[in-house]
This record gives sequence, structure tokens and C-alpha cells, in this order.
Amino acid sequence: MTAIRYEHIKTCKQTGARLGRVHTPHGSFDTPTFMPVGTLATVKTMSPEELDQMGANIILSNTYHLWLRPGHDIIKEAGGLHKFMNWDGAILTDSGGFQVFSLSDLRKIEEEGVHFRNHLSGEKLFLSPEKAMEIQNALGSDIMMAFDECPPYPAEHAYMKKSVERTSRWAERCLEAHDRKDVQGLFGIIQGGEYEDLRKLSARDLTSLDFPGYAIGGLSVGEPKDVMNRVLEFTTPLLPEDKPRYLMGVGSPDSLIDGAIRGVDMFDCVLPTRIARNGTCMTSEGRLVVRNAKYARDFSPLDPDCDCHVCKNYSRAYIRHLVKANETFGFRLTTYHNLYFLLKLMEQVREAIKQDRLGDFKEEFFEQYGFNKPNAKNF
RNA sequence: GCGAUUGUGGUGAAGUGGUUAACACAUCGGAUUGUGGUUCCGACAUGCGUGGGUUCGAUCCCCAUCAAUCGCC
Repeated sequence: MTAIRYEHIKTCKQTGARLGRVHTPHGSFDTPTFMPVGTLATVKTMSPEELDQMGANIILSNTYHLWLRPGHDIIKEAGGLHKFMNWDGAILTDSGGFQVFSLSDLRKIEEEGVHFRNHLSGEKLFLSPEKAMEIQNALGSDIMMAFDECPPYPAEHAYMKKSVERTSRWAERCLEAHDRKDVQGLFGIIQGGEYEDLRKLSARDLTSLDFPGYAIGGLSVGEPKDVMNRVLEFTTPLLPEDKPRYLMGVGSPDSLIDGAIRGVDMFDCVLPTRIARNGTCMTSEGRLVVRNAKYARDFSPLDPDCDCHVCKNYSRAYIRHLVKANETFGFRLTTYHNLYFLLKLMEQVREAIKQDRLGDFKEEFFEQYGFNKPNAKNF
């Protein structure tokens, strides 16, 4: 019995995008989907009730951060992460592989694992495939991620090859160490940077291990958009059609659509929540920096086309005031709206796939959002 | 009325007889993609209360004047 099962519903005739449903021990969710990020066992500023209200049914949390604080032993004692944070939907945990590279300046990679420093205390730590599995088993997430290496962009082919091979060996060790396969599914992570031969190598290694799902890692690490799209184009066809595909760390509206078109089912990103805390919102007419002075007397909603709780009840002027004054409620409003915006976008993407018109939808959306303008912002 | 002290950008405040007058906050922009909630980067005083004077040169020295604060009548 496997914890995670992918149900393919249909493929968009116009683009090849997939409509599907993923079943987990904590409910099912329709794909393509976006997963809000809750690093420290909370999607910053949002309550689980609000996440539920906005339509989220899977969130991401973090092995690395929860290991350091409060400690996975405490969460295990609480009865697992779901009970600990009072979230009954699905949870995916990142393995800590990325954090070791993004948060720590001192790190040393060995075959056994990675030595690095705790970004909070400076204490020396060691993370390995076995340790990452032990922590995620203790957390009890529905989807666990393999411990991988995420090299920076750009990286030399020679280095990338070594890294990919090591990540494959680590993936095998993860599978070996994971001992709750009946209630937690472990996803493998395809690496290989921008190199087609290495993506092939990585995909071949990992698919031979038969994971219940596959992630594409090493993208959205600073490479241009066209590189990401090209890599996706030659990587998703290497993955089995009966398993979910997860593009890690991607969350700008255009990338979500471009990813879905290339066969991706799941996405996660800190972008909507992070920019929300700095007063930037995603709207159907593009990015809106609500803290800008021009909104001081603008009593219209963030997005006139949005039917979320925030847009129905609060004005730009009010939200700007709260954000400028550093009021928590302001961050809550912008965060709620941004997450709703992306969840709604994915709903529209699914509907477009259903109607075999995702290509048309992309055109319309890009036009309205402003991605087609010469000096278009990234998101 | 007398005495003392102080007058530097929106605010609080450094500072020196000599190129671009610190810094902080506020303000105004920008950034942000497997999380930095109090993050990062930029912009922002042609002028140092006002008027004279000394000097090659004054925000910094001198005089006058105005203002504020404190104290005394």
C-alpha cells in the first residue's frame, strides 16, 4: 500500500498540460496546484482556518527549520505536525537539502552528508539522507522529500555531474531509511541544472527507484525564464505519467502557467507570502505595490476582479496605511489576498485544461497581467 | 525688563576655518521564486535662524537682530 496516489484525469489538447488529483492520507487535491509555504509550522500570518477558507488543501513545511526549532522530537510527541499545528489537510515537507545551501555560508559536502552551521546559533551540524528521513518520519508529513544537493546557477557541467550522481546515491539511501512508507510518500528530486544529458541521467537513476512522485529541483535559482522553460520541456517527458510532478520553488503567475503547460502538477513558493509582507500584491492587472504613495487615497479594492474576503471588504488606502504602520493585520490582508490569487489562478488553469484551452487562457492572462509588455516585471 | 543657554533637511541629532555637511527615524522608489514576518538596495539639506563683518575662504570667529527654552525681577 502506498501513501500517495496520482489519478490522471485528462490532458489539455491544446498544450499537453495535465489535469489530475493526488490522494494523500490527509485528503486529496486537484492538480495543477499551488502549495503555500509554512516553513515554521505556520504559513506566516495565516491561521489554518484561513488557509482552509481560501481553498488551500496542501501546504509545505520545512524539515530543516523544524529540526532546529522546536525540534522534531517535540512535534512527534505532540502527535505529529498535523496535530501540532492544527492543520488537517495534506503537508509536504522539504528535506533541508535546499536550506543547507541557501541559509548556511559554511558548509562541507561529503559522501556521507553535509556539514554546515545552524543559521540561528552558529552551531555545527550534520545533515544526511538518514537524518532527513528520521526528521520527516517524526514530523509525519504526507509527502516527504529526498535529501538532495541543489547546486547554484550556473554550475559547471563536471561539478553538476558529480552532484547529480551523489544525489542519486542519497536518494537510494533515503528510500532505504524511510520506514513509514504506508502513511508517508517519499518523492525523489531530479537535478542536473540546465544540462539535458544530466537531467536524463538524474531522471533515469531516480525513476528506477520507483518513488511515488518526482520533483524537479535546481530551478528558480536565478536562471532566466527561458532557461527554466527549456529545462522543463526536456525534463517532464522523462518522468512517469502516473506519478505527480512537482516543480520546487516556483510561484510567479507566469511560471505557474508555463510550468503547467510543460506538464507540472505541483508548485510551491515563498513569493506570494514574502512579497505580501513587503506590501506587494498580485492582481489580475499585474503587480501592485500597495505601499506606494499613489494609493494613499485609493479606496478601491486591491484587485477589482478578485472575489476574496480581503477585496470584498478592505481598500487599498486602508491596507497601505496598515502596511506602512507595520501593523500585523496589514500583512495578514496582503498575504491572504496573494495566496488566494494564486490558488484561484490554479483553479482557472485546471478549468482551462478541462476545456482544452490553456494556451488561450495563457494569452489572455499574460495580456491582462502585463507580461506581454516590453518592460514587463517578472511578476 | 535682566541674565544664561540654544538655534543644522519632516523629526532627533553629529560636525569642521578649506574638496561631495555624519548618522538614525520618517518620507519616496526598487528588490524579493524548495521563507529573511522587525529583510536587502537606492533617493532625499547648492545649504547649517536672519542681516552684516573679519578672512584668500565661514555652518564653524565677531557684531547686530529675531526665535525658543530656563532662571530672576
